[in-house]
Amino acid sequence: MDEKPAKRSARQTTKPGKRRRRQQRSTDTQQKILEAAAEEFALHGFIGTSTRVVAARAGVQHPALTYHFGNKDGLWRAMMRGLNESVLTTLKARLQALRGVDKITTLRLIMEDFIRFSAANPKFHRLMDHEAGNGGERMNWLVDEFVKEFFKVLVPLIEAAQKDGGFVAGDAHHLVYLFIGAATRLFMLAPEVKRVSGRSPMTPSYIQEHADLCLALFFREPAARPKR
Amino acid sequence: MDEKPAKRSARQTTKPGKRRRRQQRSTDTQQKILEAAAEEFALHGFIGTSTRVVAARAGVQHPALTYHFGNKDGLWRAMMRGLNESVLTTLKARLQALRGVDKITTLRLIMEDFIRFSAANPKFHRLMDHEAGNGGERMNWLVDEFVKEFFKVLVPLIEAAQKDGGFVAGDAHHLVYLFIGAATRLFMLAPEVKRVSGRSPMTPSYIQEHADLCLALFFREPAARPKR
DNA sequence: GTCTATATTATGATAGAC
DNA sequence: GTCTATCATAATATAGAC
Repeated sequence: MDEKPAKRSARQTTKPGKRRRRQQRSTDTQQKILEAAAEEFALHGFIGTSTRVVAARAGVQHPALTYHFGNKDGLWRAMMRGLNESVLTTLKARLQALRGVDKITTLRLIMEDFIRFSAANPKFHRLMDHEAGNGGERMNWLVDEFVKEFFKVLVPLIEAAQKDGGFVAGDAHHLVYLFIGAATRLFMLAPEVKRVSGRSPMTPSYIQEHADLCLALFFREPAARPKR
Repeated sequence: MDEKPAKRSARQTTKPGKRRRRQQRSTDTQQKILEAAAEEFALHGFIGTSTRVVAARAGVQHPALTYHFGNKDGLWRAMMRGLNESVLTTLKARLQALRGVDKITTLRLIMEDFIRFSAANPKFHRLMDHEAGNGGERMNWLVDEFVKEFFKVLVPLIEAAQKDGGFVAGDAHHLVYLFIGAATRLFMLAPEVKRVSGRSPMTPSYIQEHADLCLALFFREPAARPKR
């Protein structure tokens, strides 16, 4: 529900130079904690993650987490907010840069971006999945904060592409989930893929092959291919 | 590593009738525990799951888990072994029943079975995923025990279907992961899908639509469609 | 086979010195 | 802002009565 207030606000009485240094140190520490938290939460989910392990991984003392983020829930939210904002910002910048380009090409490029992002950040999808499967409070927050925004971009693009006949037919929401599943599972299960097939899916050539295959599944009559 | 020996062997000194009743009670209890364990492990992963919560969910006292399964790890393995064996048994029975049918039809039916199974048992995939993402000991056990068997069935079917030109081209292992991702994600994320799209993916009509869509993605030039 | 009781460790969170 | 020390709780696991 409500987030407990973390960390008192910066004191106005400190001298500017000193304050900046302190704030810098604080920011560095927070960043280290957030990165460690992302790894641990992605591996073990919210309940399975120990804040002490996160602290150790970040190289700080455990009370630092409480100091900076209030509690475990605040830490999780801060971490997820950071990831989500970075994803949405990148997505919107890309869309902005593609104004005027036809919808089907835009969609293809957005989807290819998504595949490359997923290869580089499998933990992002694992983080979402841990919550998305159980319908709890954190899932609702994620959906309202991020997932809906994502669909607001993709669904109209798909519907436009379908009108041109260049994209496989079907309910757009449904197709987004099909695509996400096809695009991300390989990377989310990278350790398993390696052991089963003897081949790591994280190499540039495999990623390229994967992007081509995924797009070929959904774009049925290839419109003008984007030059790379 | 090694599984601790759970539960002493049935005593030969007890009278037959009494022993059967006791064994029956034991089997019932074990079954309740295994079902509760599957739910909890699917929701929270191995580390995040509390054996006490499992016991409470099963309606037994916590020491019962130790008695029947040795420890948390033994419980997890017994549960996964049961699920995996049931899946493999069903798969092999299906294959047996389809002897003589052409490869492409067999593949289509196997894939459709898989989709329907996934809709009915999303927890199975969540259980696999919790382990498959981190390359630990439990993942290795799962891969060697089950996943490899599964691929041994699917890969040759796909390669045969590709020769006939009826299946999308590409590395067979790779395509299996694409298919699994596309087929299962919708059900694994059912609570999220519901909140995002307002529509539950678990209705018979949605499942049917999903099966048709998935198969249409991978079978490029439809061979003879199986009658349902 | 199932129960109560308990030993031991790990966890989330806080207090207070510096 | 970061440290040491500590509290209260929840976890896995076991001992032993019945």
